[in-house]
Amino acid sequence: MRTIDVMTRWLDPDESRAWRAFLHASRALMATLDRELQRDAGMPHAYYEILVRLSEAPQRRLRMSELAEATGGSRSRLSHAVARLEEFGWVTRQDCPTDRRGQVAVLTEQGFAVLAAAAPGHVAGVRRHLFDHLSRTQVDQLRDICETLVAHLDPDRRMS
Amino acid sequence: MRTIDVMTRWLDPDESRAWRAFLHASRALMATLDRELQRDAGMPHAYYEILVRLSEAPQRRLRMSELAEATGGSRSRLSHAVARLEEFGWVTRQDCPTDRRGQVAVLTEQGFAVLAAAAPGHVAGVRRHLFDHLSRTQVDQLRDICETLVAHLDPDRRMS
DNA sequence: CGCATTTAGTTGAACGTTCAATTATGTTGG
DNA sequence: CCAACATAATTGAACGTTCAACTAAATGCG
Repeated sequence: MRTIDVMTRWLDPDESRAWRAFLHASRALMATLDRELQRDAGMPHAYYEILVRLSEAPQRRLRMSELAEATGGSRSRLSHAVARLEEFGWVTRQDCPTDRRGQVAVLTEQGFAVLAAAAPGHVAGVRRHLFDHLSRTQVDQLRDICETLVAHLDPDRRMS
Repeated sequence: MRTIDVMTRWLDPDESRAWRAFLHASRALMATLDRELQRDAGMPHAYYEILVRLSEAPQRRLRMSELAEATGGSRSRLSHAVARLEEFGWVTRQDCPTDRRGQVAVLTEQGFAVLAAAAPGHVAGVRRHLFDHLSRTQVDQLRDICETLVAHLDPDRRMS
């Protein structure tokens, strides 16, 4: 016990407070947006993000792998998610013309319509719960901090 | 469509970039810590937090409601989680002496030992993936931002 | 070429969370 | 007092994610 404690550099009070604030804020923010999106659009935030990425892609279509990468999830997760979105009629799957292993997820008209209907309310939520309470300076600070973290986290991710 | 779009104040490029960076960073950070904790301690981060809260409470015990509040989750979630932690032998439940509806979650010796064994590695992970890449100033900025968000999010939470 | 390895994607089981319903106890106003 | 209401906690089903195992096709190399 002592041998472990001596070697561990625990969080100092500033760090601890920052860490707990971050945990609390990010969890509460995500939970709130998730709840609102589920209530208003009948989908969780994760599915909303999939639809957004598809809607931004050329032809509103992406390879499963690229879509998984873009939304920061595993291929397995995406398979399940797209299967669900297909049930809803918001996405369809097609064979990839250049790689016979591949599949392409395509946003349907109905999927696009659902997204277009959901987006204004969701953006309003992001404003109401996030940007409305931060100064321009804080938004810049948050961006810098998060982009720094992403730069270090993503390489980690690749080698696991 | 036009009537909706005209009324919606979309995110400007700065906001959009900040929002996406935040989404990416918080998701990647949590996923990484979750994976590490699952691998090294056999529990998800959510359960780690429950054990932390219990370990900090007087007598290492808390009412279910207080514990749910402290960990920022629903009572239902906590019921399920504590049931699981009880299976592991890390927590036990006792009747509350002052309220016959109440239950008190108590951290067991074994639960405390598991937490003590997991903590150094987890703290190292939080350092490695978060604090190592931020300046003192950025840590302060992050704390300010998150505490501001919490202050506005928590009242929302209460009236839902 | 032919065989091993890598890559794309899926599948089912286990897990943790949410949601709505339920039980049981406490609290409050008439 | 007691009837309505509020609070504490649990339960089971539905859902989304993870994990490991798997199929199939592409790639690399001897």
